[in-house]
Amino acid sequence: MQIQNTTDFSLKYTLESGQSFRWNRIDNAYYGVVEGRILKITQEGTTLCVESSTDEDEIRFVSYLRHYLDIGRDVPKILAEVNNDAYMHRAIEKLWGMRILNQELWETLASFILSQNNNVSRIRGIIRRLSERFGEHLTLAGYVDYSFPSPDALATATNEELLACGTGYRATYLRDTAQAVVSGKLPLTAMKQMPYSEAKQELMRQNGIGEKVADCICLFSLGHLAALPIDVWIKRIFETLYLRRRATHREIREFAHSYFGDSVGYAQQYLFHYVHECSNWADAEHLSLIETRVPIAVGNSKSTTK
DNA sequence: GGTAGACCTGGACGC
DNA sequence: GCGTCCAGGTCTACC
Repeated sequence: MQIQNTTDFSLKYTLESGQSFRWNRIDNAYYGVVEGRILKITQEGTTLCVESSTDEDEIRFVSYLRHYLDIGRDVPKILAEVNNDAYMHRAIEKLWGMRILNQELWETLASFILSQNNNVSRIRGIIRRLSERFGEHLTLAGYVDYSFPSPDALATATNEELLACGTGYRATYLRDTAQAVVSGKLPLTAMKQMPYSEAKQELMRQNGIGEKVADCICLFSLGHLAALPIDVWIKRIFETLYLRRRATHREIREFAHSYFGDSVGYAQQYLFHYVHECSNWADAEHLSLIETRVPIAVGNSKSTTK
């Protein structure tokens, strides 16, 4: 199956920028588990070639994938709005085509609870073990993986079973949240219709979900581009590059919203991934870029990267 | 409203 | 092989 005309889209940067923990690159192909099926995706120019482990209705499936990969959104317009200085300009040029995924809500919620006080390789390992233990066995042309466990499965798991998967002290948070979803105390379906601030407050009522995790869920699943997940890296980036002093989360949030506007979530994703790709992200040459405004639009000269 | 300490564990590092 | 240190977000107690 193919998705044509995916202009201004990079599969590599979209799937390797730390928003999802389920994708593996093997040669030029990306294998991942998305809502109960394995997908294999490759990009050739502006065409995506997709294989699924389940039978799919082509029209509905392509529409679903375009939403999941955020292909339908006018991202160049958003990037033009946040392209406020030469530093951001450089990040946008380097990572041109990176999109923010629209991931399934329960999996995103559970995954980012596990992400707290944790690094990406460990999070991936924990999710892999939980899926092996509580999910369904899936295969696609010899590639084996497991579906993400349902709320029911995790709500009835014992503490020992969750600890054996490496969850650590997050086991209690995970099981309590799964039970809240099963009982309807945490209303996932209704949350999809809520405005950003209401959804965030609803999430933060749950024990184990703080401001950062709630913002990750709002940004990477609910499509709220005003969400700004402030982790240690985003704090470091704004303190070092923009504010040039120590700052509280509230100060960073206020500055970022006034500087980048309503699509600050896209701005933070480009900054976050750029500094992880670029070891000298805070040297003198980079710091000097912040003061330089960039009135020119970016990305018009190249429609894709890969 | 802000800060310090505890929580948990894989990986890096030094011996 | 062993011990130590570091990274990371939330909660609780305290100021």
